[in-house]
Amino acid sequence: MSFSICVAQCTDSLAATMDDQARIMQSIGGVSLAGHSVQGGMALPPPHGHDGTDGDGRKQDIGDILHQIMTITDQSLDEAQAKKHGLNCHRMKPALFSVLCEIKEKTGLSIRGAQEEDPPDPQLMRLDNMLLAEGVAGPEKGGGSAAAAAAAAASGGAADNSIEHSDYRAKLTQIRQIYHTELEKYEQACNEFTTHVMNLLREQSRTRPISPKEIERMVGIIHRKFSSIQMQLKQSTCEAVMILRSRFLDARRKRRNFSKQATEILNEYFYSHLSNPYPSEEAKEELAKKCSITVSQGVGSTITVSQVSNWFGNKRIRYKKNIGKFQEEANLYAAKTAVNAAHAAAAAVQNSQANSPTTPNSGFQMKDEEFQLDSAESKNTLLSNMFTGSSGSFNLPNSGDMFLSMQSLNGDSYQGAQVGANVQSQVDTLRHVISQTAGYNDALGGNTMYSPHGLNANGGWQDATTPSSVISPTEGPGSVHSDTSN
DNA sequence: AGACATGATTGGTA
DNA sequence: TACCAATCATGTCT
Repeated sequence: MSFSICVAQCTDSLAATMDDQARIMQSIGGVSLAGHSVQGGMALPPPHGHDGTDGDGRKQDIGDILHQIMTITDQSLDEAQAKKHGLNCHRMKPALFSVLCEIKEKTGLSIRGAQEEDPPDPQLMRLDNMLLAEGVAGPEKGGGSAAAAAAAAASGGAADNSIEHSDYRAKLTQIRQIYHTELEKYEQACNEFTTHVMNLLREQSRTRPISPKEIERMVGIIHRKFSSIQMQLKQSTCEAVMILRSRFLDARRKRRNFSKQATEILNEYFYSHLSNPYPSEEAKEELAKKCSITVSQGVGSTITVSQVSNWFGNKRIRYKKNIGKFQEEANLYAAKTAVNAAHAAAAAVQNSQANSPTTPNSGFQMKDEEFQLDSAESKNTLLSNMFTGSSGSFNLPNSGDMFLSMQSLNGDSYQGAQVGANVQSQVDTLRHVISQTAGYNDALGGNTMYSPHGLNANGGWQDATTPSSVISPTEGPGSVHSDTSN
């Protein structure tokens, strides 16, 4: 309903009221808004049969006041303010006010009818729920931890403080902060605007009847408008969270190759424990640490351990499926392992000799230069020589007690008791390496360095007893232990 | 672009 | 619960 129609209606009612009151005027029939065309050709009702000159002045008054109201919007603010004050003081104002009250009474029903409670917007509810679930909305505590935990659980590990998750949380916190800042801004703006409108309405209530319900309704409208803005904010926040999620958590399936170093460490362990390549939980943890898989995959030990488990699971399967393919790799690592061990032992022996001046010089001398081999083949050769060569100290099929062999090499004067404990451990290490090597090399002197010794006829891994004190030959004591060790 | 390698996931099993 | 086997999905190589 346009304002003009309303004014016309108002004029009508005003006239009627005044008519009823009869004291003010006999009739306002025939009043036309001088100088103002009523929209839609709507004219005031015809005269009520009174055409007395007494009413002319009042008609003029009403025409005047209505004209002023109608044109007030065309004026400048100052002029309008001045005019408003004038209207407030106008002698017809009370009458106008009562007419407005009446109109209000009549239209009140329709207003109330239009004021049905909005059902909660399902989309908004969805957004709210999501923001809550993602830790953006709701209590600050552990923002996003729920989502992070969920993601961690989904990725097969328990919730932990991995780098990725902390990174995720950091970013989520940023989003959360932005969200709350914006939300606060919106709320503040909403409150300010509401206050402003309420002030206006209060002020207007001096000239027209405004019920508290109407104010309430107006506030409701404002809030709805602002909540639609809020919804946009929530929507974009949700989008940001989804992007973040996909980048950090849902991308868990994205494969990133381990570093070469890590793969090497894992392979070394695998091939040196080929008879039973099932690292214990501790071994996995240590491998994970050693591998620095953590550098790219996160610090959390749980996830990394599961990665190690994955790796060994994959490795076992793939190895078993295609042993031939892994032959070369196995040779390589076997050689490497042996060479490293020999290195360690040589160093230990030299160390012991240095520490024991009485120890006679033995024929068992290993010089570093001898181990500067640059190809697997030469390593193979070296190994073959080592184990089958003329020294005869290493009788492989039953490599026997390395320590004893060394004793015999060094002659009677070489007393085991004289050898330092470190030498003993190194010797042990070497002994195990040799037995390990022997474990997956049935014929070291033959053409093949390596055969799939650990596999049984069923395709499963033999429950071979891993040598006692399985220590990674490259690391020495304190290194990764197999679960079956000891 | 396609083949292959490889880390991750899934469903079943002991 | 750890493991196997199959599979997925992505990285890397040619």
